[in-house]
Amino acid sequence: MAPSQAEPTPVETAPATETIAAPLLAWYAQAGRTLPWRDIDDPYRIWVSEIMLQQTRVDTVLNYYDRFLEQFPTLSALAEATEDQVLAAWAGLGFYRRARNLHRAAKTMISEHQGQVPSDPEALQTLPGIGRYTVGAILSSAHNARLPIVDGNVIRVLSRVFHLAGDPSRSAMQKELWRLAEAILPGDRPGDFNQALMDLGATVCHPVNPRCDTCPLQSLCLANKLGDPEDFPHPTRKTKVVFQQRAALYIRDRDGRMLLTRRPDAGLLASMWELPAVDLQDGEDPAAAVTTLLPSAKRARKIEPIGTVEHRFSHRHWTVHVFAAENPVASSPLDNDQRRWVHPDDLHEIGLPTATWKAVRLGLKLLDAEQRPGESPG
DNA sequence: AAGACGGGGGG
DNA sequence: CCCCCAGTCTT
Repeated sequence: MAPSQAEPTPVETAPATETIAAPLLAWYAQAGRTLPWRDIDDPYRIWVSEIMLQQTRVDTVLNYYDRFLEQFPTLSALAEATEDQVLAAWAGLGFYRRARNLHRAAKTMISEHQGQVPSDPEALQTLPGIGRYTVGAILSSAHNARLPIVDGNVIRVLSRVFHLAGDPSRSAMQKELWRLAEAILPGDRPGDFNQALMDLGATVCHPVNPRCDTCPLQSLCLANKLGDPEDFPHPTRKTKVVFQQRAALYIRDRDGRMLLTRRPDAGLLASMWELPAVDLQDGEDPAAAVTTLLPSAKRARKIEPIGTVEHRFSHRHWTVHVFAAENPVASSPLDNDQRRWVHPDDLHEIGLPTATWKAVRLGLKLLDAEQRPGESPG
């Protein structure tokens, strides 16, 4: 019913929390996405999906999820795998600590939680890599527990629907978001509701150009009423990017194997394999620095630059000067935990982070170029 | 409270 | 090139 003309224009008021669920669930029933971790009840598989999805888009996860579960079909299988196997399966997904935490948590679930993903929220959140969001996501999805979730999608939807001007990085705003996420959660089907909220954020309530015309919450959304949805949420501050020059060595033995070294077990790309490399000081000559990477102090004949690769992390930008060399040593023994010689055909067993792949590809291209001439067929 | 931690898709 | 994502943990 339209307000009387005589009355003053009412100040827009926030929608009642209980008005959200019905239209959202109705929309979800016909517009929700079909995903491999939907409509399943195996907490293990749901857990794996939620860890992969942390700060990672659905489309990216889809390239890993089935393969990972094929390799580690059960909680026991994951717990019994080696950390290197898990890291190899994770290679390219990023945030590698997720993989190590996943593996560690699996072992703990086997040893201290009767071989199950705990269904108790407090117990679950004790495990490494599982915070409040992931607890809510796993348990609401696997057991229909009435637990809220607040992720990037929910922050966007709620800050718009309720016109919340606060900075989501501040604890006061966080508290308000969790309070609202809990308040709008229906007693019935909280699992579907949480999934619906995220689908809405991902497919309709976009950061820019939100599709308000198709949104099931349009009529009650304050930002839509006031015409400023793109002003929400409060913009996040961006971290400053550090630029780093590096020199890397693609050294090949007589069997065509390349030397790989393992990164430190903490920090960036922890425990992942890469070509031997050094960080360069400002203005340092890469060609000079790279000679320190040779496995033998013997004269290195023929070190040649084969190109440069760029790799951008969220907070760091690498420029890697790649050099190629032949192993001055007759054979290439000495595989151990920190360095190993690997044939190109065996790289899949290790799993390389993307930054390493870019450098390795230069070396492989070199190999191709040497063989392609075909002037010496036999 | 702020920063570390990967990578990729889209404007 | 910039933004930012189905976050968690550390300092």
